[in-house]
Amino acid sequence: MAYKRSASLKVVNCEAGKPAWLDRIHKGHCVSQMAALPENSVDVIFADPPYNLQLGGDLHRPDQSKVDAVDDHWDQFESFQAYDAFTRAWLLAARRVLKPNGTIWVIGSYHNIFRVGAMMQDLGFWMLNDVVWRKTNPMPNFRGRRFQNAHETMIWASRDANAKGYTFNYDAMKSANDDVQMRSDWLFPICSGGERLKDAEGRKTHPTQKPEALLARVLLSSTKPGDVVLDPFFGTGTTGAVAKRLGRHYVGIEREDVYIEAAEARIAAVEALDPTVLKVSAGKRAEPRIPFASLLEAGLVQPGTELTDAKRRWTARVRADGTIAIGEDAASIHRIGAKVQGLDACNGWTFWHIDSKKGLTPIDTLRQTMRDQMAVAAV
Amino acid sequence: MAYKRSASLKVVNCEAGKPAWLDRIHKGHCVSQMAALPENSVDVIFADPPYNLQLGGDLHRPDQSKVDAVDDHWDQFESFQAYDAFTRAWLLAARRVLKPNGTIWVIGSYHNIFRVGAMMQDLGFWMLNDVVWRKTNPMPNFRGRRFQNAHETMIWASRDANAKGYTFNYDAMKSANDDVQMRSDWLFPICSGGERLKDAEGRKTHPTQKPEALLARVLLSSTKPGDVVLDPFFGTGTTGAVAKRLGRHYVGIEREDVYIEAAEARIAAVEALDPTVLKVSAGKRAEPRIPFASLLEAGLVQPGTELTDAKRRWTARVRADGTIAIGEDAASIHRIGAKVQGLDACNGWTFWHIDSKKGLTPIDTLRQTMRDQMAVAAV
DNA sequence: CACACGCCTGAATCGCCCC
DNA sequence: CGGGGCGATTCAGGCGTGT
Repeated sequence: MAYKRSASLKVVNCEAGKPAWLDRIHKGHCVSQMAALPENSVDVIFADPPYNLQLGGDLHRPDQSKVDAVDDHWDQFESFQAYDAFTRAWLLAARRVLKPNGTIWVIGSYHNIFRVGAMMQDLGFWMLNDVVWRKTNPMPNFRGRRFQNAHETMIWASRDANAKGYTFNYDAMKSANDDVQMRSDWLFPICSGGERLKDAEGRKTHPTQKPEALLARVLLSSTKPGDVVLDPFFGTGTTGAVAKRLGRHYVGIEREDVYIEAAEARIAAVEALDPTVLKVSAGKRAEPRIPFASLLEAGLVQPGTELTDAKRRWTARVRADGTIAIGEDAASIHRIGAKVQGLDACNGWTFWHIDSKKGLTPIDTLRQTMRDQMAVAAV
Repeated sequence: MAYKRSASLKVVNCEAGKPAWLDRIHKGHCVSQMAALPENSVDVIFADPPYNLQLGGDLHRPDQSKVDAVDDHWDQFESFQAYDAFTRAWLLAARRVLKPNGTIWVIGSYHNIFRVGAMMQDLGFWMLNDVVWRKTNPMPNFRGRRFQNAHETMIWASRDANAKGYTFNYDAMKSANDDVQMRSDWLFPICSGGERLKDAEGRKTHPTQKPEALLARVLLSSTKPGDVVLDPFFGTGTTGAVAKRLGRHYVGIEREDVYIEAAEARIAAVEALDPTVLKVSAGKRAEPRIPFASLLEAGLVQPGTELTDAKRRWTARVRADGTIAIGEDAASIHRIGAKVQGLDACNGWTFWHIDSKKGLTPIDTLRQTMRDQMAVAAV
């Protein structure tokens, strides 16, 4: 029998008509626990499934310290096939409990998100957006063999292809984003500091705790106060804590007792905000970093151009890859600037100039030009 | 018969030994045209496949398999299957022409990239990064029902799981990015203005022309000058134009005459950059190896010299055979450095110092002196 | 008490060459 | 082809300690 949303459910403080499965953590496997919930009963699902990382040996930092990798048993799968079967099972169970106008968020990395996304499409979910979480402080690539893996991907999808009535708080998102549409790339720090749950010995309670700011934007964009939010991989309960704070109901599913206990204590300490103050604020972003290579890519500087310092003591030649060279000696604008002066450091942006009929122009001027162009383009 | 790379292929201006299929556009379907190329012949593939799911009748339709779940939507399943079959076919053909150490880039949006990525994993490609192209000036979401779709996703993968020798110009990327690692999120404007190809009536020639800046970073990061770059969905030839400008060879495949003509005219107008500005910035990895014993042979270090670490916690004595010893314990500068610290590994060049009136000097500076002497001697 | 300095850490599919 | 040695490789930020 399907659970019908009652009016009382919308009122957070009315406990009388509230189902027993609401605002609590269900211990067990996500598939069986979701199967025990009434169908068509959940407004939004946020899922942070295992990423199926396939790590080789140990990885050490340049200072020889060992990287604390995610090697937990729950992230181990025998094959892509096994992972696909698991993904299919929990997505089907999730789809059953979702209301017809419900939506689902799934977060992942390049290890798993493509398989999850394809499976979602196969099962009939309809993609609304893929949203990129850009990390302000990602872990570096220690061996210098790849780009720094600086983001994770979230898929936001509706239950059905032609769903029209799903919740998207367009105006709230726009207002929160300096009155321009909220984009599909979000910038947040990773979860650390006081927000990160730790045990008595100071070790992190959960290896992949997500930042509350990320969950807050998810819930503020796609739920209304009083909505029911389900997280089938609850972990230490970030989804529940944010949902409670924002006046939404939560349903958590988790297998590990350690995580459940930590989540319950955490959520109990959360105070729900007064509905009238549930507004998002967004600070001014810092000036975007412009790689010197971008000036070449934008055509503001040509490969082969000669750069010189303000007193024309040294000249260097711009190379196509964004380095500059004096003779065979090539490096960044900063390194070469430091080297010719015999210093440890140098701001290449202000040190190097381009010679033209109008005299010497610091390349920093070109950087500002580029920023202006980007700002105009963004409007 | 596999095509073997000849020495002449590496020299851009030497046309004599160049295969007939290089630096030109092949008209036809990507699968059949790739099948006509020699295997193991391409260093990098950049692919911008179509993502509309309503493909023409030229697609091979696989045998219909039984749908076993009530939740599967047959109509979607059918079109997704057709798209998957097409994706599988061109990825297999691409994999055949790729060299063992080759890499592939595929760009797409949330409509298709998840299916493509999952298929790539199924076929044995190994993901190195997913890279997000953040658009400075994306199209707005006119209906206000979703987030502004402000990015596209690129997958960068090696041909095989354990490929170690693929090209990644780490130092060039880092130098070009203010001396910090290049991240997996790149910011570029969409292709517009003078760069955008248009016909006589001012209509854009191709609906999805990619910006040259994007291709430039792709090629500068993952290819060397003289490498062969294949684009099986050539369109108006952005890949070819950038490859030619950067001194790389290109191979284009395209079905439509209109695009081929536009691309040929476009590439003909491109001037290749001077090879001296195309040199790839290399870090210490490319420096010639200097055995520690060479410093003794050159007289830069005397047997019996005492070495110490930066904090003078340990001292070791240099022996005539190039080992260093603490008491009876003798081994390489690296092994002894690791041993005293209780670590598995240690870079002895930066760990050990020589004490003099001017203070502690790392032996790495002596190595650099030696390299400089060798460079002078070589001229 | 303010500031400088150094240590620690985060979802990681993280060598290359020679014998 | 496997094993072993050389020696290259990190960004942002929180937090504790010392001056």
